[in-house]
Amino acid sequence: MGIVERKERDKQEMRDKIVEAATRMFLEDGYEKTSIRNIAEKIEYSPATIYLYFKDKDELFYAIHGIGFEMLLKEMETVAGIKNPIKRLREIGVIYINFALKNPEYYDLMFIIRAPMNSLKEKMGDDQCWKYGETTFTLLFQTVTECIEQKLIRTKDPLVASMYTWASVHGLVSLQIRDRYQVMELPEDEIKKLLIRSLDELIDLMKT
Amino acid sequence: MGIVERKERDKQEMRDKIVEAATRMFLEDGYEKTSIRNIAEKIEYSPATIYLYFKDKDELFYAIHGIGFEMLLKEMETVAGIKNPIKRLREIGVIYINFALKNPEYYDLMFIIRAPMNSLKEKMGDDQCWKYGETTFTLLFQTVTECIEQKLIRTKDPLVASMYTWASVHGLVSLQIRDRYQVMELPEDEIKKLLIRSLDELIDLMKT
DNA sequence: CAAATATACTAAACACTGTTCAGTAAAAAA
DNA sequence: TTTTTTACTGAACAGTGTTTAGTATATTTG
Repeated sequence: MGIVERKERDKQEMRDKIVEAATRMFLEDGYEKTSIRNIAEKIEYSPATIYLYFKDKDELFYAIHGIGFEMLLKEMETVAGIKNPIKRLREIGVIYINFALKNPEYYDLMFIIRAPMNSLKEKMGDDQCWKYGETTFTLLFQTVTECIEQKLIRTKDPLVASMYTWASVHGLVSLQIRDRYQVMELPEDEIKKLLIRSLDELIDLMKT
Repeated sequence: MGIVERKERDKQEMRDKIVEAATRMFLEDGYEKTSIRNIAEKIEYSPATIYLYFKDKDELFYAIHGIGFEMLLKEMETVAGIKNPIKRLREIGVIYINFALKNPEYYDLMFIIRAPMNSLKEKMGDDQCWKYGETTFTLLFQTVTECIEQKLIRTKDPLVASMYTWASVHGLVSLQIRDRYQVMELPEDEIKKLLIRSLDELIDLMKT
């Protein structure tokens, strides 16, 4: 009987409807200003309905953070063709920085805001890990490993090198997203140029 | 007449009382859970009273963020004696990382949470800049400049080098504070060791 | 087909949040 | 002593996330 399947489809459609509305509002007004009540109003349902599809606000935003990772990973795919791993590494960095600058709200949710990680912690136990983070990190880790194998970078430990590479680009963009470069008293476009210049310097330093 | 002076003292005492209570609660329960109402209750005043001393919650937390910077700067002072600027640079990094790990709530407020920067933006115009950030950044900038003068590091531009140095350590600790190293599936003490190892690698890469 | 059950949904409440404002009591100045 | 200023608050406004009891509707069962 197709009824149970149709119901499942309906359920999924409703879930998508919620996520879609939430995402649109989140991208326009940010995390804090996107309330369950507002989302409910937008899709013309009661706030309580959202809780039939998501355990809490954190879980809803875990779903949205997943969309962000799918976007980032899609952009990352374009580097697969680059044979030279250190050039690929640099390109991963450029894509990462540009993603953050073009989608600051998504970036915030993926790497700064606590909400999605809170949701993840509860899911843990049933073998679940942070699949999105894992996929992205693996991409970096493998590229770094190739660099080491081909003796293109000075660091020997791929974990340490992956860590400081990720941390460096994350630091560069997150200080911008959370407004800390005010200290440098430079116009925004000037800052953005410095981000890529910093990345290039770092990659240069890493080279053997 | 000393009345006006006594009143000013009283006013300052009350301000301190609020900041102190807020700080204690903030360090225990974090930013989100520290509410104006809770603070008011702790000091046995009405919530409205707090608004006679601070424009809003952001301004109150700007004051607390200042305390954090004073703590950090005090710890930074200890490096002044290190003659070799690159050793000093490394020590600045170590202090920065350890400060973040030992005072994650303060660090969060100083470099991640939006609140204090929101308050700062409103203060701008009356020549005010982010004095705390500026003092800290200047310390780093001058050390980097010395490194360049003595040809101890490879990067020529002190602004770029300061930027990626700061960003790197910030990235390292902020990914920890905001729980993103879950992806590496390592115990916390293992992660903390990797932070310092990453810093050491980075400093090594920078050396001529 | 009628009765029983399961599903999808919501109104209303709970317990909070930051913030404002009219009103009050006490202190200081006139 | 009267007036004015200061310090403070009760209560309200407009929100927040979340839970629960209750209600229609759809589906399944006898």
